Amino acid sequence: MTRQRRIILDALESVRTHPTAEDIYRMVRPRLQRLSLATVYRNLEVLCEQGLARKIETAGTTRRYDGDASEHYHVRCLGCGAIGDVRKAPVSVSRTGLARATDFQIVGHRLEFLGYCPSCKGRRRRGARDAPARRRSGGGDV
Amino acid sequence: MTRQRRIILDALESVRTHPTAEDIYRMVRPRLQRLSLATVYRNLEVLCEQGLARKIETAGTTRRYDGDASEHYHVRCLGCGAIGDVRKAPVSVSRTGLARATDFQIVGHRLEFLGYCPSCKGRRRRGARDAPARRRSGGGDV
DNA sequence: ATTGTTGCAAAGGGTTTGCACGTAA
DNA sequence: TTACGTGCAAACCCTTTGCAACAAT
Repeated sequence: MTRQRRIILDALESVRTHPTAEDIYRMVRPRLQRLSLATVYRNLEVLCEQGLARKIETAGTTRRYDGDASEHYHVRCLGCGAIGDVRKAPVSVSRTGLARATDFQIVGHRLEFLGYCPSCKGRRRRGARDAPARRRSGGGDV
Repeated sequence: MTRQRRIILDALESVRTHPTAEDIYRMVRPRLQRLSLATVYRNLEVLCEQGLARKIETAGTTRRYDGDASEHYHVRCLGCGAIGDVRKAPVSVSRTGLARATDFQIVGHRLEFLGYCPSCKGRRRRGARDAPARRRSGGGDV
């Protein structure tokens, strides 16, 4: 556990914004002026392997990381790309139904919600059009 | 509807393998020797806009396309990266529960299953270790 | 004729890697 | 000490874009 690793983990755990590697790089830069982005990536990888962090790979967007490694789902804002937490999501999947619907052996699933964050929600209510997506298009896929 | 576009759509509809843009490029190359990969991407984009195809953006992997535009879920093989169809998945999500679990306004969700395809399933049963993932790592995310 | 499409090549972005140096255990 | 972690820069992969030539209506 190097100085860099500890500081990166601290930064990640100190926010609830699900930052990208770049975000974290900028967050810790003041404390580690000689830091390289590659080191951020490598350490995030290690921290995920150790179960101290989680990758959030929402399709078609830049990868984000979560310092809260507990079980929960995420919701992505279609307005601004922000990621929010969804705790205790009321989702049920029938195992036996699944076995009938595919010849794959299912061992898990990934679920991501799409919606609007509180601030984009307000903006929509007031009639403005969507803010441009912060990263990539993100639209139109299944 | 250009020659290229028609041939690309034909190719996509002729398989159930959920090919990548590169896959399609290779499939149609014999009929269109002067084709450029950029044209494949551009046409797939248009076909998706027209509702004749769908993008499958499973997190952390190369994008794949589906010539079957009807509603269905997908399952990704953790052994080889293959994508299978899951029809009439027995999944239910409670809207009111969701409203309690997050302050985002939820408008949809994306669900992807993870598992093993028939051939990797067999390989596992016979005790072999996993084949290396065909593209990227794909492991460890939420 | 007019608008949209192609091929090419180059740019783009996020992420990963090779290597020599440095540092935690 | 000795394996492991670092910084830097370059490589990578997939996808998108600028542009001039071209084909569809």
